[in-house]
Amino acid sequence: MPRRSYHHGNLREALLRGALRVIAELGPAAFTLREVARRAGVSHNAPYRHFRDKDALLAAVATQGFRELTRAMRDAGERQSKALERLKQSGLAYVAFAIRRPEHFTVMFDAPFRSSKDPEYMQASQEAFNTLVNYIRNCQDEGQLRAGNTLERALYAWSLVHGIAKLAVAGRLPFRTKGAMLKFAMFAINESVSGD
Amino acid sequence: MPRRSYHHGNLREALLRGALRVIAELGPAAFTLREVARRAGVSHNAPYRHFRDKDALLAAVATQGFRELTRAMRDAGERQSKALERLKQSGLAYVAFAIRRPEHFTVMFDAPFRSSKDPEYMQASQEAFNTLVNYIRNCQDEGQLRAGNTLERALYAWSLVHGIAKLAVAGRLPFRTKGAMLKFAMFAINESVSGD
DNA sequence: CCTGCAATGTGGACACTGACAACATTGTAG
DNA sequence: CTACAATGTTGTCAGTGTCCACATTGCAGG
Repeated sequence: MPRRSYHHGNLREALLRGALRVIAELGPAAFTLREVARRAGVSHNAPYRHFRDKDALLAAVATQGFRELTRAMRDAGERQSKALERLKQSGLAYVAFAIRRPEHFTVMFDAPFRSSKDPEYMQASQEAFNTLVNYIRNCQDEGQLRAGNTLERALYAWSLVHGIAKLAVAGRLPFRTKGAMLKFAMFAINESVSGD
Repeated sequence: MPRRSYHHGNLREALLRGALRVIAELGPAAFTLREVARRAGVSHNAPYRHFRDKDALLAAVATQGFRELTRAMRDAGERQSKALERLKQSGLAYVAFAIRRPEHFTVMFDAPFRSSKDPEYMQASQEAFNTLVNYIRNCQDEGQLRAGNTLERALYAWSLVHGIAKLAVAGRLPFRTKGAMLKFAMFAINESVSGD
């Protein structure tokens, strides 16, 4: 990784990484295009060659986050054999992702940007949700979850893990360790399917 | 409401109201102290006589929001006679509040400010949670909910309604009307206690 | 009824930000 | 090798949060 002369070489990636670090250190509110540029050792205007504006950078960070989340959920699910276990573990992975990458998670869901227009962002987030829907459907097909409106069931499951994740990231769950939070998440997930 | 001469008369209230309107119209990111001051018809520095800084104003808005939320939950609960119904309706009121006052809800939970140090804010949010805990405990006492770790149960219930509320406010629930969202919320709440 | 002071509001200033435009440097396709 | 597109830089502008000094006003104690 030699010192750059004029062209950075891989500025786009560096900006994405830098954005995450800034958000992690100073919080999403203190996130600044100029600060990110500074850390990449580049002038305050260089980022505009790679992102239309501040929101576009944040949208890119969020998109990347959704892809990671989807991967984490699938990895966790595929490690199980029973349909219901797949669903549970993938839900747990959702919470674990939020705890492991709070900056990403924050940007993904309540970033201060109006990203709904970015097609990549929309697609990436849709894919994460689809993963969940599939696990639910599999459970219903195998009779491990009451049949019925699959979408409604999926939204229910999503709401639960999302709520846990949000509260955890916001520091509102009275647990000190990540392990304790995940243990609670497992309790809640089990509880939520105990009626079926 | 006469035109003010020099002193506004009730600037503090006007600023709080104005802040909500700005957030509702432009989004929480576009919220600006100067814009709020402009709308109140005062100079850009007048707000500093009532709030230490921008974060303090937002914290005040959030505090006010938590008080309203607490009231809404209690009102909804007290309208019921059975303990389990009280719990359910107060959960529904949580979601309804978020849908009715998305600006408030946003500021309360993921405002771009570090408000954890404001004692009034902390107390107001704690009180909202206590309301929920009490309803849970009553259900357990009357045997309408499995006994056990009350705090854990309360966090579970909170996570669920919080997740629904967040997703609804973020526009991620595929329902077009508020009524449809609340109907889904009721479904989820019922589902969540169906195992007990 | 004064009068002086604390509360409240104003104007100016400064460093910082996002964004635009004009210009500089460089890799690379032909 | 050479033009050109991609990438990076400097300069600039309006808008922002916050500090300071100053202006206006309500009100309490004489």
